[in-house]
Amino acid sequence: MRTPSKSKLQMADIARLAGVSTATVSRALSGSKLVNDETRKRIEELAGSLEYTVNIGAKNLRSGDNRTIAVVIPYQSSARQTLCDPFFLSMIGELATVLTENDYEMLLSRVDENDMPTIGSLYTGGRAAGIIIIGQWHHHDDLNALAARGVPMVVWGSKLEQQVYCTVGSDNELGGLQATSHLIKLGTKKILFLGDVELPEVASRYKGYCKAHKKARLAVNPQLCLSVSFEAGLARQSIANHFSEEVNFDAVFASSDLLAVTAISALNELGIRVPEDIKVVGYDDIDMAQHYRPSLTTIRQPLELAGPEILSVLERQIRGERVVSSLLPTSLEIRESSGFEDGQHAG
Amino acid sequence: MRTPSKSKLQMADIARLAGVSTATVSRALSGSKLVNDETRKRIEELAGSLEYTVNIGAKNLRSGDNRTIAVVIPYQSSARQTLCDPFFLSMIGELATVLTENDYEMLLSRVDENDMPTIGSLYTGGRAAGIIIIGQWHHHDDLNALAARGVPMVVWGSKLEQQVYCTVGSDNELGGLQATSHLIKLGTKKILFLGDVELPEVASRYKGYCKAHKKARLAVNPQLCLSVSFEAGLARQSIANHFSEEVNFDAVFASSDLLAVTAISALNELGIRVPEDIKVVGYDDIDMAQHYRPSLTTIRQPLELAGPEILSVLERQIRGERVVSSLLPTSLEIRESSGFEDGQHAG
DNA sequence: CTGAAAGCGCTAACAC
DNA sequence: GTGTTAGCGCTTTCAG
Repeated sequence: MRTPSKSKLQMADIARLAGVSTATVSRALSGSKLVNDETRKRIEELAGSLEYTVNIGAKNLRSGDNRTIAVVIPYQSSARQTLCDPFFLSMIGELATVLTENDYEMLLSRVDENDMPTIGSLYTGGRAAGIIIIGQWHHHDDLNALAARGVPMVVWGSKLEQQVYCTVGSDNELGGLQATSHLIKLGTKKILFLGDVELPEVASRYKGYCKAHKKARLAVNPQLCLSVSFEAGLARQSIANHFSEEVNFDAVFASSDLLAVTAISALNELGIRVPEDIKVVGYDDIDMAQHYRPSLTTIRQPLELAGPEILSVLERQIRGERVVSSLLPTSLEIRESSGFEDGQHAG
Repeated sequence: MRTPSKSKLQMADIARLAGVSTATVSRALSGSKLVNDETRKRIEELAGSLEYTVNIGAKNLRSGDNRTIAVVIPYQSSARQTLCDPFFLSMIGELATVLTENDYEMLLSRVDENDMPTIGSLYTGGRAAGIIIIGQWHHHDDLNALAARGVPMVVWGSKLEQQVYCTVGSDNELGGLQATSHLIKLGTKKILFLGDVELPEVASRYKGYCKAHKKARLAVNPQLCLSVSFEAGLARQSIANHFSEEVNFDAVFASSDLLAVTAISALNELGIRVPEDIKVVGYDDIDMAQHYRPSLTTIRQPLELAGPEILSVLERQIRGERVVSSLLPTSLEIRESSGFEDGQHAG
């Protein structure tokens, strides 16, 4: 795949045209002070008009610098799902913005969950200065191994015990507490928790759910925890099955907005109204949450804080500093699905 | 930002440890046939256990190969909006999947629209083998200039007259025709078109809108074309203003689902019901379209075809072949917002 | 201030 | 089969 067209312009060409050496061109173009202003100007104009750009690969190789950050999105090969959760998609958009603004390039990789152990090669192979992993899923051990090898990395997820790697995430336990307390205050007693508690982030949300019960001196009924996949397709069936059996709850706390929406659809199909019959709270505050009918009461994860924080932590790690995991605040966005008529947030 | 930690393993280390030359290591690791099976095995095991990976930058530099594709998302610096349109977000996810599956790396760049002329440097600077640009917006001239310079590139958008560059896009005119014909068949006579007709893709959709009128021997009323920005925030105000003045239409064809949703909210706030009072058809078939209430009748763009087609066209271009722009079929997804009760597609 | 020369980590002729 | 050698395009000492 060698470039078939006319071979590209290189520094030597500019040097010849400007009547100087490549060293001078290099200096001029990298803003070094050790170049005569006139010479610099001539070179800059030449490079500009000829649309010459330095070869970044060669530059990196020689200088040892690297301003590329790899963003990894694990996926299950079994499901071969295309990336669909809007929250993760938004996260990618946010990261793209933040990295660009800070003069980094973003390498986006979807990797099969079975290949997780290999992603360190993005760093060891010199491809990227550091790695951002979106979602920790079931990869706790892989991630620990990676970190132990000294790969600069940040994981979007929950802080766990015995964790070598570093996470940035919203305070899932707080979020779970906020959501559940809100429902309890509204007078509901039997709150169904929806989500795959095998996932660390979801487990934390469930922990918050339990905490809220304790605070209100309510017992937690383990039967009210329905473990469904994060993936909407599979979840739908599972939810529908459960609901049709016996509706022994008066509220739902779903661990993602996608799940909340799926639940509401399933309920509606059974002739159950939200929020009149059953109140629902979601999680994430994706764009759809405001637009959906009923609009979704949900726990907002501060996406606009996440990008800068992730980068900041990663940068410190690249510099070799010791870093600690970071927790972002969540907030309750009250909308219609928990009983409010007004779509404005009031939380 | 030279790597602060222990310097990374390189090919020479593996060579020394295996008692061979770097050339042999290189051959063994790149699957060349010219190497003894035993030697290869020894080298592979060594590399595996030491977690060595070849430095891709150096490899590219030397071999002239490059399997990185740049994906560019233009944005308006004025708005400093974070990437929000779900359709583009999904497109990124789709591209990430397709590129990964084909063993490419994906470099994601958000670029300020003023910097569009500079994106060619991704190619000329050796950063990427080709460029995918998502959305042509107002950049027709910039894109033409880029293509004229011989940069391998594909633009997701509409085919225009006097176009040097190559596009892949859905058949916007057909989509506009399908949407409008559907509404006409339903008996509506005054269909408001919503969208920024300055944008090529939207212009094509409007062209289809006009064509549908012609087919049905209806006159096109230019007053029924409300030019609103693609961006939801700005659009909302504009739509609300228009609607409150005088509702002189009985249907809306919005050039994106986001716009459709915005329009429905605005109508609802005025006490106008969809689809009872006014029927609405959107465009894109984003995920939300099914979940929204009322669910959105919309024109589906075949995202799952887009990724492979874009890559295929780009690859041919990288190989130096001549390519033609490509048009993907659209389809009508009939749902509640145009008057159906049932969420199933019947298009 | 500028140039000559060495080499970043790797691959590809060319020898043997 | 394998080693030797020469660079890919650039930056950076080190002399001047």
